[in-house]
Amino acid sequence: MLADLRRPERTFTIRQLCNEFKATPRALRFYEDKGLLTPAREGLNRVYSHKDRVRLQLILRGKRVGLSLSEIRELLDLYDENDDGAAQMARSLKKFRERATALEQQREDIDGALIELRDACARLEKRLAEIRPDLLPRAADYDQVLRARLDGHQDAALGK
Amino acid sequence: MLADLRRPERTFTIRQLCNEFKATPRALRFYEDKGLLTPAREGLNRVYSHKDRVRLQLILRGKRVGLSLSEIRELLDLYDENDDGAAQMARSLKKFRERATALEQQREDIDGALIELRDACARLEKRLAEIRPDLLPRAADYDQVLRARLDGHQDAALGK
DNA sequence: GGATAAGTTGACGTTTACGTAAACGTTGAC
DNA sequence: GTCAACGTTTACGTAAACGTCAACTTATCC
Repeated sequence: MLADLRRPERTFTIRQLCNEFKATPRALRFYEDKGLLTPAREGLNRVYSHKDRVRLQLILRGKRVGLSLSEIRELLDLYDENDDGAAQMARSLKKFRERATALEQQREDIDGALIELRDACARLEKRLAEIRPDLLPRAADYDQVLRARLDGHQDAALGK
Repeated sequence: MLADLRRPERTFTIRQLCNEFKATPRALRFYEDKGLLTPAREGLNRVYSHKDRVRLQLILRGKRVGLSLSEIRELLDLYDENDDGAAQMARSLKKFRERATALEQQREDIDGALIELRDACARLEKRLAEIRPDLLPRAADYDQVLRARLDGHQDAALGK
């Protein structure tokens, strides 16, 4: 009768949530500071409910798509005011669409930068081929970069 | 005989370069602090040579492709040591290639975020269409975003 | 009765690329 | 003579999202 970890009354410690979502205690406390989470207390210790867990999921999802914590907070607040349930959905939708167009813009900027880069690379390669072909960094060097990229940090673009 | 602004002896004031490249004096002085520029002095005033101008161009180009100032500095230092002329080109090339793959990674991250976003949007749109179709934000709202994006800030992605 | 583990609350440190005064000097126009 | 326009230095402020101590309490294991 103490079993069934899925029942809604189940609570979580800070570390349980951290392990589940690969976050740090510091981060969760930080989100709390910022008003994104408000777990209950048991003495001093934080006690996270299912609702808190859901909010954390939303927070992390928001981060993945590049929303700032304050933007995420606004959205979460909407869900709390539940001033209808539909009005907040409409505003969330709007926010998401804005973020989408912003990301599209970022992609274009990146594409522009890539064009400049490839252009510069092409020039350098050409000159080097003429002068010192032996110095041309080739596939071998590249593998190192790719391998380095495979472990550790896949946090390049958005919230690190 | 005082004419011909193109002759290499020509020098520039800080503001001339700022106007030409849409930078601020503060920025140029900052680059100097960081060792990216070392203009001559005429009394207190900075006097930029053609070489300085080229360096500034390289700095800004580096920024556009997302290099940090310290990375840019490394590259510029290479050109100064001119320990051959070819070796530095090889290293620049390597750096550029690394940056290119990093940018490609960023693009993938953005694409991933866009997928999540579009998914969330689709859900919201569906639910809203069922419940309160009148609240669906549509093309009209979108125009505002686009118009807002057209003036002022095209600084979304990289160095702002 | 420690040692260990996990929790807590401050509070300062980090990073990047400048912005923003403050306070002052120089030059040219009127 | 004085006001504007441009230049200078020094130095603190900013934003985001935590990391990293420090110093302490509480619970548990042996």
